[in-house]
Amino acid sequence: MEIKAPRGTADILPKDARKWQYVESNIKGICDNFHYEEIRTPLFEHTEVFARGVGDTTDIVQKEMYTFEDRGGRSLTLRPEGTASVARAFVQNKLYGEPSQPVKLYYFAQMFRYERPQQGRMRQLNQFGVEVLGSADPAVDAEVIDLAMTVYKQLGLSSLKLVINSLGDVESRTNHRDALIKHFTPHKDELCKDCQSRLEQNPMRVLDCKVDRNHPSMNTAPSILDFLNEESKEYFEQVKSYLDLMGIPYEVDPNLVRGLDYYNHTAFEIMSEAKGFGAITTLCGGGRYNGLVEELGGPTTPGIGFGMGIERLLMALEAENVDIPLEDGLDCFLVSLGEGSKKEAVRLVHELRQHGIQVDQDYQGRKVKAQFKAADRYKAKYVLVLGEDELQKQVINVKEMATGEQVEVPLNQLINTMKEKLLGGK
RNA sequence: GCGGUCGUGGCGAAGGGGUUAACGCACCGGAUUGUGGCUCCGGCAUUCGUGGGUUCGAUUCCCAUCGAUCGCCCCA
Repeated sequence: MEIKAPRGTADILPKDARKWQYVESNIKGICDNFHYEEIRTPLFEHTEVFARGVGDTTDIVQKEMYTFEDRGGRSLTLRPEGTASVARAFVQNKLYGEPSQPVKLYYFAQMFRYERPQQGRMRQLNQFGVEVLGSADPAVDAEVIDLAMTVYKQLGLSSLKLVINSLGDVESRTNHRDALIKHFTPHKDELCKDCQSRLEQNPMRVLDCKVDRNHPSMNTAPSILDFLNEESKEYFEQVKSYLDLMGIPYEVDPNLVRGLDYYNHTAFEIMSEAKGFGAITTLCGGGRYNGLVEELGGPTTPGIGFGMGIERLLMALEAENVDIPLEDGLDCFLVSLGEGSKKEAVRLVHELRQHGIQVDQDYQGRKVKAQFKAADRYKAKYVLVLGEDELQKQVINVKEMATGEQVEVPLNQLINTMKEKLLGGK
């Protein structure tokens, strides 16, 4: 084997593609219920969209982007996440001027991140995401979380944990940041190398560190929740109360810090607790980003959304042994034998299909027995047998595979007979 | 970016420096001159991820490289 798919990419073969179709159509149905509309944005954007939107200090921008120059010398980047692109589209197309507000959007899209692949982490990954722009109602935060949880529940997952936190508004965050720097600086030398630089760039993320999680200074570190000003505190309380009203259980984790710079107020993550799921447990992550649209040149517009990994969703379904109902089975398989009947078979298959009947035939030059085997393998409901004898009499044998019963049908009545048989059962 | 494990037919998997690379599944053909699911018989890897080295000889040893996987960082 010479040519392989690039590292961190994968082919989705027919057997799996069916699962994807199932998951996607279910999710689309849920989006419809929640009254969200689809948006499709380009696969790549000007690098600036992500550098400004996602934030220069983030891992994504610093080391994970697929950035390239096109022939016109523009710096472009394959999208590493969905929110910045959607916000850009919102600004560019002036969706803030639409009469229906807020603008509630969803997308299915491939994302690209240059990372070391492992199970559940690909360089090209698929996300379902949702963004609501134009409302600062905490009920929207709750709705977005509800949507994500509904997707998982409706697909049959149960071992889930919803974790939420508030990062507060700009004022709360700034005060907390100062307090963190003051708290950790005396211990700086004892922290891991990553945390030493985090302390300068984004001190909140020190709290998230797994290496230093047992350092004594962690327990005594100032919590963001103590730094929320009245308004932020009230906002968070309302989000939680709406979740309570909907009966959605959650856990507040003051150390939950999302990796992207644009988040404020509500941040949340949904994790799988299924056994044997491995090290990667995050299925979905999101939060509020009230400054992002402005950052990208639009009017001050609040927003909230999440990204959900489809690969990880499928892994979770697997881990919880959820059955995915896959329709298979073929309506008809036409078995032909001999030169003359082969010609008539090609014509007949065409005609049956024109009438909306699902049918296939042999293209491997197989013997009759092997053609039947193939029909069996395809789980064909009916096998249509056409040989020289039948052709002579202008008939065709229709065999029902489940019962083994076979009837002779005049060729000119085949279409009607099959329509009757196939629709009669429904 | 760092560390561990691994890489043999379509799939699962044995082997271990020496003229024929087990076995199981799947597939194809025959027993059954035009009819599936059972049974029996036969066929199916000039080749052991790729490149180089050691050797009279390598799939087996060594190095590199690519890929998968697990963990770390981080995230979907």
